[in-house]
Amino acid sequence: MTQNTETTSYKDIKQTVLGRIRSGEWRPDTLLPNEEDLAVEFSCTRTTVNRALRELAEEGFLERRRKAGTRVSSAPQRQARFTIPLVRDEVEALGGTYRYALVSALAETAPEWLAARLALTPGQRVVHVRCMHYSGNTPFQFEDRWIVIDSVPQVEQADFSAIGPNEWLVQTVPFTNVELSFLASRADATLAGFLDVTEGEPVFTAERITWLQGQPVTLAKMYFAAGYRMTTRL
Amino acid sequence: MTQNTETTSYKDIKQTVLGRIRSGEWRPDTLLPNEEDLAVEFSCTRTTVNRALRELAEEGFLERRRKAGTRVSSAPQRQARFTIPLVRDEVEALGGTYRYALVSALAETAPEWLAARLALTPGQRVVHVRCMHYSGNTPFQFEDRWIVIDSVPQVEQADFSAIGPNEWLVQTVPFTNVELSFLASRADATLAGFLDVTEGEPVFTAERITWLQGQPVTLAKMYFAAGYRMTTRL
DNA sequence: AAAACTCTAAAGTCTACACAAATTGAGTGC
DNA sequence: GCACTCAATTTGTGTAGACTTTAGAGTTTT
Repeated sequence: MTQNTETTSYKDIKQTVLGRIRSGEWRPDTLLPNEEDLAVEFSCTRTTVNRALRELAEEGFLERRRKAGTRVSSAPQRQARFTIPLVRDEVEALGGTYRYALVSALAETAPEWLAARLALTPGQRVVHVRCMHYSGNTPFQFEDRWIVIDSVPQVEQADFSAIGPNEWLVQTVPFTNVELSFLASRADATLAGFLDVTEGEPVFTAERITWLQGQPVTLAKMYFAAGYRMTTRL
Repeated sequence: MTQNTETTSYKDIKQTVLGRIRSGEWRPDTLLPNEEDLAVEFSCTRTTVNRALRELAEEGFLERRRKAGTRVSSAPQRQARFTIPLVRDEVEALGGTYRYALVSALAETAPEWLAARLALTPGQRVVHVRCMHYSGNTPFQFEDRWIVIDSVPQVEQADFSAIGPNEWLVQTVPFTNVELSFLASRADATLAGFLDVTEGEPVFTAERITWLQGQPVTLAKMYFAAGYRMTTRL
């Protein structure tokens, strides 16, 4: 036995507290004992209790306010954490062989809706990339992406026939701010062709807008094949 | 001046480190100085540096391994956090007036697809609740829910005409395990009627399965009105 | 009453230190 | 050259204690 069986770790405390919540011993809105009392109960320091409770609060199980104390969350508007893998990883995780195909890549003036969406100045130019991601020979995702040339000038020299625009951007542009949306859209004729569904079918769609220090970099619309679900466990 | 201007807080450190990543000073895969050196640089203790780096790692910006050190994440932002509010809160946050309407609530034998989905024994009984959530007079969400009677016997006495099944469950059943999925589905005739869209339109859908200590409790399908997006910033 | 003030309990954060756990990388032996 | 061992390094987590900030509760003033 290499492990010290006596010390109480913050993980143990988290487990115990969660257990009391789940068992109904501490119902929603119940006020928990304060950190010092819990420290005595678990025979550890307040620091350790603090970490356990802080993390449970971050995870949405508890609500904490100074002086008011810690209580069990009554509106469990919990946070769902989705892991957004790279397409390649996702396909391979599902046992498929990843294949990428460029459809088109053209420099053009940003269309009005895009300029409005990204707060571009009229006439600003973008590179419009369309590409497909396959799992074996099955369509997996159609990607429709616009990259703002002023924000990433190197994009005009980029060759997207071998490497996907997402992977290229990750390598090229350092960290960024991102807005991610999920929605349901309707397959138009083009999309239906690429994804091999009938026109009008619902298509699960993710939109991702990326800024680099306030400058809009790219808008990507990712259309997933029929039956796709984004799933997570809490 | 009530504030000590000298102490470096873990938040300051997080900001500084993030700044160095975004500015490109520390590019992906760069190895950071170890905690002790950073503690010297920021003139604080290693504990404080540790907290800052730990949180940045949780948020996906850094990758840490013992002995190997801390490096800038090369596959950035793999985690998206969505806050899943209660419908009422969501409607009110958007400036609408929340209104709830029960459509039907019936006890029945679980249909086969549901039994399979929740791993029920054949013939197990469920309460099937259908209801609408409105923002003012505009449909916001149609909820189709099944609650396993064996897991929550009180459900047979519950009155869902005043309180929504979600709020009822939150009050009744303490915390649980949840699987949440997002997908795009097609509006059938019934759904189209409730959500006031034309049949066949794509509908953004969330499915939520809930267990209480391994026992399946409920499956909810939540169909959102046209144009709905689930959005988050990273 | 209502508003302004003070007191104080509770969480939030930092310091300083210690030991645990993991894993790399160098050294050793075959 | 290869496999194995072991020590050094780096992060992970705990203890002990202090000070800070916030906000609830009671008190005084208007």
